[in-house]
Amino acid sequence: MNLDQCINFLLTGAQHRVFQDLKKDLEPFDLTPIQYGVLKCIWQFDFHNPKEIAEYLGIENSTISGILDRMEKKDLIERKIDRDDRRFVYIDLTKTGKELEEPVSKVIETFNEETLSIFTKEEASQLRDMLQKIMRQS
Amino acid sequence: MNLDQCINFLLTGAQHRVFQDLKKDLEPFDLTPIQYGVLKCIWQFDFHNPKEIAEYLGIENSTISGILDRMEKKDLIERKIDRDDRRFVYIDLTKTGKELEEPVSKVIETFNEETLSIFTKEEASQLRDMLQKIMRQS
DNA sequence: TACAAATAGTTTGTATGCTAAATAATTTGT
DNA sequence: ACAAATTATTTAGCATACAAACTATTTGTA
Repeated sequence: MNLDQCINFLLTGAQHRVFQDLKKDLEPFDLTPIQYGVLKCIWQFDFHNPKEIAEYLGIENSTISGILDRMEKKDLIERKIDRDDRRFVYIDLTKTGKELEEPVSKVIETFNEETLSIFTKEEASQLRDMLQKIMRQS
Repeated sequence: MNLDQCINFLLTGAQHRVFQDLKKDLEPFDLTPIQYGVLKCIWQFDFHNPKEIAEYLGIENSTISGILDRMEKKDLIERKIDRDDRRFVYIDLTKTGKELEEPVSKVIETFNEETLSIFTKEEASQLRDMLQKIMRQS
């Protein structure tokens, strides 16, 4: 099997390409793609604890700890203790973290449009469905 | 735009999923997916210098240096100096590096079949085309 | 020919991400 | 009351990835 037929090679290449583009688009906000993912989990789902966010993003607990460290240093979030169950960390947005929602959402919108502009609406929709199917593969 | 509609989120998630599976499949050979990619570039294309391989794999020169270091330590490759132009490194397979081709190719074949078994042949082909299109986007 | 520019590759510093193991704090279940 | 489970962090080691700075070498040009 040729390398350009290997699904891991293709997914890794496409992901890498798109990731680097998004990284550049988010640079003006001093945000990395994964840090955007964390913020978006709070903006969209109102998630407030590390485990919930890590699960949704598909990364490990030990990985999210470091990401949250860097986000706390940049004053995007604050870590508090959950009043109801003191084992839980409660992640709160700072003013900065809240204010980024509007401008960053616009950038994400444009980034998606541009990235998928090489496809028809139907193709783009098929692609999303297939990627979701792979993600959820048992 | 919802997170699960964002092309970076979807590609990252699907790539991560597939990458972890391949990583496990390659563990018996003490190979990582990217190290397989380097070997495959030599097996399939007879590439012999770092820049050529890095370009095909879509990674930076500075990244491939470290990967080649680890592959050299594991006795998969040797780095020599190109006699014609001493700026070039000439990468040679060791006996081990050559002998891996057959068994590893079989594992890759099976891995691809399993990963894409959730799709019809046509869907799989469409997916590959779309991912290639994204990779090559200018 | 001398020297600037280009090229190939490496090194350094920062970020991300994994696994595994150890730790701490807290809550749950018996 | 106390063992077990849960949440989160920390540590250590490894691999990947980038940009920027650097070394060595070759090429192009004045």
